[in-house]
Amino acid sequence: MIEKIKSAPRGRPRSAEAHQAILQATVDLLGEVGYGGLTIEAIATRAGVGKKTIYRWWTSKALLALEALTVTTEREVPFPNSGSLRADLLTYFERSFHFMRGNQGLLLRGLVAEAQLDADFMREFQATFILPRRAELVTVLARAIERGELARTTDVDSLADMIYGAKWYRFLLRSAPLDDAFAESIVNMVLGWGEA
Amino acid sequence: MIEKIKSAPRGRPRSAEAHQAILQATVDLLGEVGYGGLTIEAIATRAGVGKKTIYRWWTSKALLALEALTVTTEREVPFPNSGSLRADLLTYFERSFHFMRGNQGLLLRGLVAEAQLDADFMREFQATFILPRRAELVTVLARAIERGELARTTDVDSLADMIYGAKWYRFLLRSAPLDDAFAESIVNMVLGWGEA
Amino acid sequence: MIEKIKSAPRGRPRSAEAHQAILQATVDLLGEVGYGGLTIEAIATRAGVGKKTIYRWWTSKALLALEALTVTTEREVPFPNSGSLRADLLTYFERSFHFMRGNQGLLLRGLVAEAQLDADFMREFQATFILPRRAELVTVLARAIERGELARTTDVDSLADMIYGAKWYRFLLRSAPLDDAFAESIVNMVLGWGEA
Amino acid sequence: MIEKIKSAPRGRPRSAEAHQAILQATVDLLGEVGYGGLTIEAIATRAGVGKKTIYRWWTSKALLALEALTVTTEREVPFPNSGSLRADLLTYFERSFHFMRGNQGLLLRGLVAEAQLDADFMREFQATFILPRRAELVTVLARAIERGELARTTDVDSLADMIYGAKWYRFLLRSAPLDDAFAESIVNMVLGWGEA
DNA sequence: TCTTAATCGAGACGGTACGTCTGGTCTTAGA
DNA sequence: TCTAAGACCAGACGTACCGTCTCGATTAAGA
Repeated sequence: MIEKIKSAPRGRPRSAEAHQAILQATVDLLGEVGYGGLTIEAIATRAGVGKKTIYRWWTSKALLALEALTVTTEREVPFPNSGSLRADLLTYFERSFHFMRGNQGLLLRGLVAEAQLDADFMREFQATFILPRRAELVTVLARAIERGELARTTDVDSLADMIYGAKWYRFLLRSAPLDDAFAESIVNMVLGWGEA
Repeated sequence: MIEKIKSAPRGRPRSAEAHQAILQATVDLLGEVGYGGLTIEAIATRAGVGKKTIYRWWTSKALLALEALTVTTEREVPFPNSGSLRADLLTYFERSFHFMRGNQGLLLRGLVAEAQLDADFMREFQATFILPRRAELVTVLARAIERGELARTTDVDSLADMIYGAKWYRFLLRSAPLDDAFAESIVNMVLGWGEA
Repeated sequence: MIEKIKSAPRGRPRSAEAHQAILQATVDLLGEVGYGGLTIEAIATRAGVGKKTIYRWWTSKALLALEALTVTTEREVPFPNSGSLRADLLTYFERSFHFMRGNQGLLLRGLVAEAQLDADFMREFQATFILPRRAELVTVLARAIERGELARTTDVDSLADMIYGAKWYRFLLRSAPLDDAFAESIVNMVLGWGEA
Repeated sequence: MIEKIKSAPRGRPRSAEAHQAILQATVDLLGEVGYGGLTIEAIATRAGVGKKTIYRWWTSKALLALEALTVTTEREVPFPNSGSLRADLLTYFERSFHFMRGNQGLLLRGLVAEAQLDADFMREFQATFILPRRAELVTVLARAIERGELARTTDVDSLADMIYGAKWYRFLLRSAPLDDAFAESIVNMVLGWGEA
């Protein structure tokens, strides 16, 4: 059975070209001037678009950057499910660290900064990016408990905070390398604890 | 023979009143408009001070805020040394969480944001605040190993990253409560792992 | 006797260079793009001045243009007083017509346009430019009556409106030449009427 | 034999309703926000019409307003021909002054402003409105010469400029009342001159 | 006591980006 | 092919702060 869900809206429809050009210009400029140097003005010029067109669809440069971030993250950093916690975590860290070392790391830093300064954006950032990803990690840990790789008594929430925390702390505050050795350390600690 | 190493400078000496008024205005405005809303302009007006007087002593609002932060942190959140790792950690977390829940938490968020956007300030922030504090935690953990509370094989660096990471991750990204239960969870995990 | 009229103002004094550069840029751009094409943005760029500096001293481009007009008008088109009405009027028209045919004519047109659209500016324009000049013409006519060149019964106000009117009408609406022949015609009519 | 000169246009014919609604909205908005505040955008919204529909038929708001003006002027301010110059002029002034004091005066001001800023519209405005009306006044004056009410030597062109000029000058620049007394003054001056 | 020099409050300066507004064009669905 | 709706590019608007600069006034130390 075919139904018309919604009648077509009146007026000229949104331009997909403009939408794409704006996101692309955002990513390009990010690499050139960093998140702090990003301006709506420059994005509009680079994309060959009126500023109004940007403001029509995004209310701030943070939300625009957030969209640019989310389209790539889920594609490039999926959560694995190999049947082994050690393998899953190592695979995840490898992908994630690679991602953070690249240009997208700049984006992450900028959005974290924005979230600290703007409570509304913090909520949006959590709902769109942080918490969904954290939920996936919790799922990975829960499967490990099912398989007996972690103790039944494990406090999964706190463990997830420690795992993510270690990663984000190094990234945001300590500036220590996000490399294989660090991944190994974390995994050892998680499994070492679980074996007790 | 003792000499005066340096003669007193010629001109008018720095005004202690102005210095104090600026720091006070910074803290006051922080509570009113948040770190993002802070402007040198407003601080100058509130303090009844010329903008030049601020720029003469601090090169950015971040460094000004950093001074306002460090004045209080070491006083209010010292590292304990009771002879028991569990006790030390619980005491530290209690003080730290209290501090972060208060007005100083806003300051912390703002400075973290600033550090993400400005690599120079990141270095200053790490050198002045982050790394010294982390070194103290490492000392606490090392003492625990000495006492046999943690295994000799413990990777102290990664463990410190996980402990600090959990705290900062909740604070900066997850917005989960920094409360006694969370402190207890972390401590249990650290000691549970050490006992293995 | 010397008195201090006013205590020196605090703060950096107004820059005469900036003031001059702004007026000059206004006049220059006027010749290039016309009054309608004038923008504060372009004036600021051309003068090498921040926009704020313009807005600090003039609340609209009309008031800025008005100042640019008045400084030159009184210098270039003074009212003569030779003892002969015919000579005075011819001299005045010659100067005035020359002025209006030049770049300042564009300015006059623009300000008249502005005044039609903005009642507040109309008042300012009249008070600063139109009425003082008209008063001088009335004085010229009054002197002519004293000397017996015009009849004692002459309605000086209406006559002034007719003289000025003829000039402005040709300038603003009819686009007929403002030349010596037209000046001659007007003068003949004024004196011819007075002789009756 | 009568033929259709032009084949009927293909598409949907021009909507007379839309045309009327646009002119009406123009006049209504003029009274509410003045000529300067008029925007095509607002007219389109008020008339319930797309902007494109307006631009299809008028290339600027000035031409749209000009149409709104000319529709009424010739109807409400015709030139009389009573056989007496004094009577003709007084009648004309009475009608004209009444017209200018009303809502149409706003329109006149706006169009004069527009003409100062836009040379193309100036030509259109003169050809459509100013010069035809002036020609009629010249005709009135010429008839008066025929009848001996004005001297044969009268410079009709300059006299017309003075008469129209007085009226427009008061209206556009001096803001003096356009009343019976002023009409009387002008007529006296014109006839007084002619009698010499 | 007088000079010198650095400080202070005040606020104008040249700039940059902001978010809003309007103009005139373009692109859809429907009449 | 016309209509209404509304998105599009473009760019000026007036505001807010930035960090620098120029004042007159103040405050010590050294001549």
